[in-house]
Amino acid sequence: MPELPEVETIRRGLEPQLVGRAITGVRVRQPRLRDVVDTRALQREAVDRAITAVDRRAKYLLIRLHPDRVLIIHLGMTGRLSVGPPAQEDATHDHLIFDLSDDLELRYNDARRFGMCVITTDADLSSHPRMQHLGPEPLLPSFTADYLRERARGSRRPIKNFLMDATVVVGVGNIYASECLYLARIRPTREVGRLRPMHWTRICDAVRQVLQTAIEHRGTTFSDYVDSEGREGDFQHQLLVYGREGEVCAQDRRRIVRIVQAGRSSYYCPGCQR
DNA sequence: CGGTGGACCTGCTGGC
DNA sequence: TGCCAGCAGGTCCACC
Repeated sequence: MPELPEVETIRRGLEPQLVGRAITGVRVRQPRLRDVVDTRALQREAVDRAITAVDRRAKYLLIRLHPDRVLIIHLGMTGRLSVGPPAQEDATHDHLIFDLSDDLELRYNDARRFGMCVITTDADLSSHPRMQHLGPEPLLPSFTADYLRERARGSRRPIKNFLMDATVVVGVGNIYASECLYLARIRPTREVGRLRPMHWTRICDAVRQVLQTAIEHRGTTFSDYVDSEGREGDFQHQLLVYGREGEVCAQDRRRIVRIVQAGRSSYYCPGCQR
């Protein structure tokens, strides 16, 4: 489900709901997510701690606990988090329930169970196996055209696969990869080692612009994404190519095509994108 | 060795 | 109506 704009939207919703409250209990209904959830560790290290911050790194939410613990949550494709008064009954696919002070609870629901939840410490966060190989945040200054060009040197990978590689840049998933390349006017199949500096400038700018605008629209609800308050995103109305196979491109009236790369759908305009 | 395909899961849609 | 194939926003890892 969520790419960077959706996770950031969820983070912004969770922050005022969680910071200053304490985790008072944990219930694990289904530990078998992508990795098996360590119920004992959560009970031992999360319970009776105050939440001090809600951060994001790539598509991971980082819930900081006093004084030095970090709850790492990934939503996979279909994960949802919600905060509210205790539910009357558990819903299908409610896997984790964190009791909070002020008679609230945080629920993690995930139909496909591709998500994860693990607890670690501040000191171990950056060396955590899921964190240590991550590339730069696309909305921070270390993400530049020169950096991309350097990473691409000598590689024959298609640009679409390159942009979705989290060791290159984090947060760009399947929807936004197609949108970015449309904006940059570059075909998803182009080999990265053959792109020129002007292409990298366009790609870098497009990634920034698409993700920033999508955050402003509170993410994309293509089928079932909702934020922590249950609200859908708006950015699906701004999508220019994703999911629009056979429709006419607004720029040049040619039909948008769908191809499959690395097992995922890519959409592009054969007229605008070269 | 870089890079891809399949695997992990469930649910929904569209065609027959 | 029912069944089945194909598809879905992520990530890891065996294998080419």
